[in-house]
Amino acid sequence: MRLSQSLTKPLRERPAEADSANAAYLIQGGFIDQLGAGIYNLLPFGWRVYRKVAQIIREEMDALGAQELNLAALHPTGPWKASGRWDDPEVRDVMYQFKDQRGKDYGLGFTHEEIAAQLAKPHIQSYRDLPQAFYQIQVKFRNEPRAKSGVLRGREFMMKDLYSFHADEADRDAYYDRVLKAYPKIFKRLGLDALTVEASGGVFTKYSHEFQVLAGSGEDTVHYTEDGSFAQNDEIFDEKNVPKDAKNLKKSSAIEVGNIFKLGKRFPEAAGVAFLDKQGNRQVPEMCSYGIGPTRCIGTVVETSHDDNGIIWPAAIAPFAVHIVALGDDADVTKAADKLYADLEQAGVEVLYDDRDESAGVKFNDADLVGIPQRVTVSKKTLEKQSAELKRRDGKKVELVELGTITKKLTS
RNA sequence: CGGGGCGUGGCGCAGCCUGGUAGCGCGCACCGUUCGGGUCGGUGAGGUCGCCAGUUCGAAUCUGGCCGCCCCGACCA
Repeated sequence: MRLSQSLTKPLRERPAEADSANAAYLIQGGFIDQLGAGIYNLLPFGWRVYRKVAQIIREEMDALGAQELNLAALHPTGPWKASGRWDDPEVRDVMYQFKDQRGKDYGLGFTHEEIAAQLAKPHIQSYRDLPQAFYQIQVKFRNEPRAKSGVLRGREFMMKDLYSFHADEADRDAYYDRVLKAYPKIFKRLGLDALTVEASGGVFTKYSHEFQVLAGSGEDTVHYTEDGSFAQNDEIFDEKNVPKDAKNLKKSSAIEVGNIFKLGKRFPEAAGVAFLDKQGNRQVPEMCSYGIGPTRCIGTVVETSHDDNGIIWPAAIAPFAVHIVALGDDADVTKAADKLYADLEQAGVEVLYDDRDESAGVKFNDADLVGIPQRVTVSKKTLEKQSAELKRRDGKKVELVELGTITKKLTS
């Protein structure tokens, strides 16, 4: 992508309404923009990051044997009335509910247990149909009393939600444990160091785990030990819970990037999901749900990976791999930078090419702000040595590399 | 939902108290200049001052209502 042709260019000034690092840098860098309170457009750069996050999650879900699908976001009341949640005050608090022009009630999905269970009903008739696991990565709506912290708490946001159905508790627990172990790996791939934390189940159930990233800007409080043997959300924390041999108990604010729940039979029962076991007995399956907030993950990465100049993207989710900075209007520089851009693209590298007529200072500052892992500077100075200068966003060292070997170096 | 703040060219702001018909910086267009960490100079385009009503000879400015955004609290994937 030539920056000169990009829909968005980095903003000179930091947005005034930004209350957090993620909002400030994501808006200034042109990744997102705000449409309303807690409502953000994902712009081309932001969407690139989002797609990488989603793809990593997708790969890990597929590895768990889950099938991807897409559930409707606009919900008629049927499934919600069946579960009793349509009129649940706690649900009403967060679910957008409204009437259409003909007076019919609808809701916007903030979670999909009801829909997933109803969908499963005709497909789960026999123990042979179990277990089942399916997921989606999709928009969710929550009428937050108070949206804040940029993309960390929005009214519309992306969510991966996985639902699983099992013939018995043993199978349920085995699968739950697989997911429990898979989640930290997912977050690691996203560049997040997430703690597995015991938590209360909120509106769902007593049994749940959360995945928390320690960060000053987090809204949750977790108690944990350095070795990771103990971690609990403040909601359920009690000194008596702490094992005697636990050392260095700490307390920190944290951002919840995922959570998983054992739901029991409640939703399948409400939806009328049932199967015949080997003995021919009619049974209701066990259900679990497992969430990750991709957009919140993006915000969390920015919260935990930035400096005073801007974002420092982990390579796995960076919008581009390489940022070419061409300095000056010298024809040779333009020619060399153009060629480098073409060669890298040819090699399949995602490149942002700053070909604008801007000063060196502006370009370097913008490169720092946008946070692409590798910066390649081409200038008259570097061309004297038939070279370009390489600098990593997360480092200080600069390295001169011969033009002919750069593509190889950046693709190896 | 309670308390507080704010709404003025694309962005960031001043003007409002004490009414007289809108200004600054950035950005944008053009000319020249400069070319390794937010160059410099010049010319220019761009605004029914959130919306509605009221007071007044006259409202960005005063009054009322509404809408929207931000912060604190309650709440919280």
